[in-house]
Amino acid sequence: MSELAVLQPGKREQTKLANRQAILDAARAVFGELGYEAATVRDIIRRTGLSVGAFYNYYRSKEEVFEALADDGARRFRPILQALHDKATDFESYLSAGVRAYFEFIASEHETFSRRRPAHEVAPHFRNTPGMQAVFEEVRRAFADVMERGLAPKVDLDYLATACIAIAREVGEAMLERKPTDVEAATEFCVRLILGGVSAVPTVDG
Amino acid sequence: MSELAVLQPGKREQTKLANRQAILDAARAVFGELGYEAATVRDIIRRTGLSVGAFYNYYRSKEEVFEALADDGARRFRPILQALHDKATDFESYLSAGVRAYFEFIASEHETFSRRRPAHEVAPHFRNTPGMQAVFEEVRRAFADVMERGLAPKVDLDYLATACIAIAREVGEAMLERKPTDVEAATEFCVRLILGGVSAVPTVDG
Amino acid sequence: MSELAVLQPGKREQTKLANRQAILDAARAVFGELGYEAATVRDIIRRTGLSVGAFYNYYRSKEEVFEALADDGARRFRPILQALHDKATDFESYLSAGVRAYFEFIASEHETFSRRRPAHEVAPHFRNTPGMQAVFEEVRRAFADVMERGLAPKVDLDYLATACIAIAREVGEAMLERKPTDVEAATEFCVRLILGGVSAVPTVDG
Amino acid sequence: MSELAVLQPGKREQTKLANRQAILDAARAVFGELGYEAATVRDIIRRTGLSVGAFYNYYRSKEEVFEALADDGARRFRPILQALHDKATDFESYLSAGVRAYFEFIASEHETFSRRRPAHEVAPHFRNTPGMQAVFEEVRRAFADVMERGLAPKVDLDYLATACIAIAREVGEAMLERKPTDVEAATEFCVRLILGGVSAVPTVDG
DNA sequence: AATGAATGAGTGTTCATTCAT
DNA sequence: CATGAATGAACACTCATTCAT
Repeated sequence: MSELAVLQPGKREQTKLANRQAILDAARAVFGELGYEAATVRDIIRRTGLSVGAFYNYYRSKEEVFEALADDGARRFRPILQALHDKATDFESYLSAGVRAYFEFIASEHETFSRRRPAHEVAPHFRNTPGMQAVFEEVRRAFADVMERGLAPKVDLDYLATACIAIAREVGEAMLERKPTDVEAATEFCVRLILGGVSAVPTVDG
Repeated sequence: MSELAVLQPGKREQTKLANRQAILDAARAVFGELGYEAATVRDIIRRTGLSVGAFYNYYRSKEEVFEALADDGARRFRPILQALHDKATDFESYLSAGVRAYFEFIASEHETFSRRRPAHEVAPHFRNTPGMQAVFEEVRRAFADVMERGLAPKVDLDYLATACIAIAREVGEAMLERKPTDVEAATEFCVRLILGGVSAVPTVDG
Repeated sequence: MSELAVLQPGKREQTKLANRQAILDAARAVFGELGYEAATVRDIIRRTGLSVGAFYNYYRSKEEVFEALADDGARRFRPILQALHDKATDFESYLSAGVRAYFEFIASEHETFSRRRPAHEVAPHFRNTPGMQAVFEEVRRAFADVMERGLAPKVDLDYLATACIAIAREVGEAMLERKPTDVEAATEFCVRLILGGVSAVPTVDG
Repeated sequence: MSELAVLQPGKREQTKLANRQAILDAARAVFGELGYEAATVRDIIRRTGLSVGAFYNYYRSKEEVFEALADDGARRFRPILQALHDKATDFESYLSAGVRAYFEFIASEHETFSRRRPAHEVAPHFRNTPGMQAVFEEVRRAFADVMERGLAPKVDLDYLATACIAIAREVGEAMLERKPTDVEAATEFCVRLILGGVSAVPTVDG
């Protein structure tokens, strides 16, 4: 309306951003509780106080908000991992820092992911989402690099990355079910398990 | 009609059994591809060439086939694990046999589980199904028993069982994506990883 | 099979008749409990121990058995009414005998008609069935005849027959809900009501 | 937009009300023609030109419209009866006014209730609906009160109320089938019938 | 005839998405 | 941009009826 609107952030822009974020947060909670299929767009917007129409102003579809959510998770986690990777000097400290970071990350998001889920639906976490694929790639690259630098024995990279992610994911989930949440203990368990395992696993090529 | 009629099961009975199995197989495939929620009863029966009505002659609901499927998987796998458990003398041989059995089991079921899946859906496997819960319990009991007998160090049982199942599940899936499927190599990898890990993991209580 | 089968009633013919009647009885019970729409063919045959197929050997459709039922009721009640009509000398004795006959009839069929019914379904009785239409016509003719003979004042015949049938039907139903069933009292009530009413109602034509 | 906007209900609100009423009217017609069970939600909305979805925007279920319909009928008729009851000084004038009110009521609703009906289905009127139960109770209470005040002989209250309602209902229906509809004649007939009947009916207790 | 598995149109209901206001 | 009523394809499931045995 006023020509100032374009020059400063403006209430309008701020609300838009806030709404977009509110929908994302609500979606995370709802998908977490109900799973993708069972969750309805109405479930999501009900938590935001917005209207169905508004939802479609910000996201083109239910699917799009799901993907945005996945990306959101990855976008927040990847830099952490990246930073750890850059300053890693040995495999153990890298692994330890990475696992701890992941556990802290999911613990901080826990409340939006905890509630009961229909028996057939599996926790959606970020599994198989584009965002998580990126994290997976990141982890694999880190492992490859670490092996390259001779900090770890050369093993089946694909299996190892797969196994490590599986361990972190599931033990992380088990951790969240215990009260109180003990990130340190879970990290210790995983890191030891992986390190011990890595040194025992058969090496490949030359 | 023929005097053999009394000796053989009867064509009718045979068709019924075949149809029941066909629906189960179709359901396994469809749930595998689409996930429980997204899969429709029509998707399932379309593969069998039967009618919607026939579906409900054999199973009372979509949910019931799903459970039958889960039970079917568990019913076939549990006895294997049980037998291994009964004759296990040391942790390594038990673990090795168990993992190998599991990998052979999923490899034999592979073709019905392979197709592409929408981004948000996770492979349903048997995860969270009543049948798989039973398998999980079985594995945990085996681990507990093995620790009790002093064959393995006393560690966090819940985390360990969780981690082992996670490893087997995900590495198993990765194994199925490689051609040719090498059960032996995957088993070797997992067993070493777990054994190495177990000996490195912190022990608990006394 | 044998040529004797045609000559004597034969087990075959007997069973056929018995089955036909069994289905009719079961249908009366089921329609009585559930109403026409809610009742399923399976509900009916379940009570007979026969198969769905057998049902369609005896009746062409669910609708046909319903009509047969109505006719069955009417077939049994009409002769009674007819006999009363033939020997009626005055309106009161005719009315009294007719109402009593009707109440005894429904009392004897009570057990198959009593159970709870979904709130929206109305008691099916024979209302509006072809058979009951015939009974209605019969009653109207009797009333017309009685008026013609000068045994009752000339009143609006259509309204009177309608009203009398309504009274008998609803008071009959109320009667069945009381324990013990007192046919005499209900008959007395209805006959007095109608007779008193008839003499007070405006006469028509000349 | 216009300064009148605040003064009038708003077009949106008006359409909503109109739609709600349209569905109710269509439902009355369809239930009237087909009966509750046979009527489908699609039958109802087809008459309104709305979509299936719209139906569920206004009513939560098929059952709910049915109840709304019953309540709607009762809500409109009960106050009339109540008013008559309050100012009734003798049984005859009360009865006469009540029957006339009922006949006028059904005559005014006639067009939505007239069409042909499958043989097995009975006109649903309001029979057995929660709303009509209330009307029934009201009538019974009125009769009880009138007897208490000594304005009518003490007779079997339950049978009398039952019979009167039956008469009004069925004669009312017969009335609607005649052209032209003559409320006065039908009222006269019923009132005389009932009054004459009541004075002839056996009295009870002391 | 008798059987009961097979059929598929039809039911009530949900929900992602659109669009007039 | 926000709103929420309207839309209609889609779903799980039922049931009268058919038909191979």
